[in-house]
Amino acid sequence: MTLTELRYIVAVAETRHFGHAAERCHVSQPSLSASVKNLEEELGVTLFERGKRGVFLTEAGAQIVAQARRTLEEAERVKTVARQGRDPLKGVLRLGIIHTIAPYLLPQLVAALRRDAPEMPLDVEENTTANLDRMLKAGELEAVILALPYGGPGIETVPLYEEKFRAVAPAKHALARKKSVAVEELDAGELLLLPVGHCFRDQVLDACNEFSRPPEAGRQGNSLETLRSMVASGLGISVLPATALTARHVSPLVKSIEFSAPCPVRRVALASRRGFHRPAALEKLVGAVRELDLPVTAL
Amino acid sequence: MTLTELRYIVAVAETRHFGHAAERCHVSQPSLSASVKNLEEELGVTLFERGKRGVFLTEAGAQIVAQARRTLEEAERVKTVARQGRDPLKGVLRLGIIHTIAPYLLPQLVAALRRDAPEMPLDVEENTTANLDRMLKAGELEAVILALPYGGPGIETVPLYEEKFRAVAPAKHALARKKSVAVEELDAGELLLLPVGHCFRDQVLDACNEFSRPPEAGRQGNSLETLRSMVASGLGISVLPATALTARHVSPLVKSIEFSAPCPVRRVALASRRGFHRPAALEKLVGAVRELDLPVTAL
DNA sequence: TGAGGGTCATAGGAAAGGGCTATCGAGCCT
DNA sequence: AGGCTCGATAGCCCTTTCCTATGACCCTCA
Repeated sequence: MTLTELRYIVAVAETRHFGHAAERCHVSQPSLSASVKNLEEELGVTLFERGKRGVFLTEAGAQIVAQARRTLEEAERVKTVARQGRDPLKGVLRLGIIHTIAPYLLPQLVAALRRDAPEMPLDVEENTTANLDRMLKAGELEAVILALPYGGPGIETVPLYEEKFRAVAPAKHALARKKSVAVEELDAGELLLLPVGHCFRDQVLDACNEFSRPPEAGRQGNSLETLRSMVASGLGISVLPATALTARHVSPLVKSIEFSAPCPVRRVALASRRGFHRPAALEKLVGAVRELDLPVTAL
Repeated sequence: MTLTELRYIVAVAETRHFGHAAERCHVSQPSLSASVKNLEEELGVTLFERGKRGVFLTEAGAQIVAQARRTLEEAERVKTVARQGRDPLKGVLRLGIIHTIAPYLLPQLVAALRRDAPEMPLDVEENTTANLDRMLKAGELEAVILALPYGGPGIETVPLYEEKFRAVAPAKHALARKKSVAVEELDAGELLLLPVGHCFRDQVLDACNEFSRPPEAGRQGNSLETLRSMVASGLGISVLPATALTARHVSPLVKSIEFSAPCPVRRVALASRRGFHRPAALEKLVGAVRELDLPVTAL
């Protein structure tokens, strides 16, 4: 049974004439006759009564033709769906973003994309690098925004921007009065960090590699905003990325102090699988990020 | 786009592996690859992302595969419908019967068929010979039970039975006391007939061809039962076929008198289009009629 | 009644589509 | 670097499908 055969029997049913049906289907009458007969034999049912008075649908034929119409309709919809899906800027883009970037990038990014690529909504997964890596490789995500270094076989990355880290301390803390601070000056005992698993935690520890041991338990917050609150409450000091310290995030209780050179930074990139089929979607995403008003250095 | 191609992409989507999908579809991997590629080109959409990490469905691919599944489902139903329609004794039989036969044949016929061919319900059209002829030739009916002579190009008839005509008169009418009557004895002025268009009217007039002119207006009834009532009311005499005069139709007010030889008769037949695709259904119908307990002579 | 026209089926050969085997090439892994 | 996995490509073959020509049948009309 083929879609062509189904088209043929629908045409015969509608024209009640093999010749006219053949014409409509742009084939010769013998071809159409043979196809119809072939289908009748495969189905084991006589679909049409061929009489000198004309062609009539049999009882079974009527039901089968009706079902054939439904089938052809669904088949047509395959093409319709394909047409709609042809535009790479159309259709959901499944994007992963790590916890320490998402809250500070997403609001502006979503707004920008809604303007530049209105038919490409984002399906955002906020998670840790390890989980996003797994999901990207498993095909559950099309792209991931995370901190470098990141890569591996089959993965392509596009650097987006580099952002500086800044120290944050309670307004009344001695540090708060300084204009800048060297990483070595930070007191490991006071430092508040994200839990294990967050790459930002490792980056901070890396930058301040003078800290021989991680801070004791109780000196952790589950998100950068939690850390900020903890600092505001005077529980200690911490380090945040610049994007978490824009005007919209300021608090009178927390002062941020820039690091003296060499200032620790992190590089943020967009990662995707090599050979991803919608490069245009990625380019749009990269372009949108680069045009955002962020306290970062473009790469 | 072919159903085979749709089957292939569904298999690839489910296995996420061209080789395994090919195995499932009982084709070689290159054949399947080529078909998938072919479909992708026809649709203008990349359905699968082929990476070394595996095969992933694209956004558009997911939608298209879902639609392909629906299409294949509908296609499967074509076969299901065909299976159900394969039995010639299954499915409605559209049967026409003339007005002067239907009321006396149908009740018993329907009962018999419900027993012998329970999956072949009758869709009965009661009408005049002229209308039934048109409907049969137009394919709106599969068979017609009517009085001979009937036929023509493309039409086949099977004689069913022959039934005698009988005169009917009010119980107090002089005729009612006779044991038999010759057609010539009937009084044309008293005779009640069906309206023009009923073949039975013509048959009665034919049999009693001594009547030079049809009876005047007002001496007509729209059905045999109306004629019987009119006779019962003493409005005149009439002629009815034997099947309208069985025990279940007797009335104390109406007497029926048989005709002396040569007794006028009508021959009832089953007509169908030559080449009708369900001869078994017709045979069943003929058999059922012949086994009925009717006051007729089988043919 | 016999010629003509209409309609679907059959026959035979050509073109194309789809299948197979063998092989390639890219990329991963050891 | 070499082996392995996996999808793509190449080249060939065969089945399927299509076309033209013709046949069979039957209705119609002179």
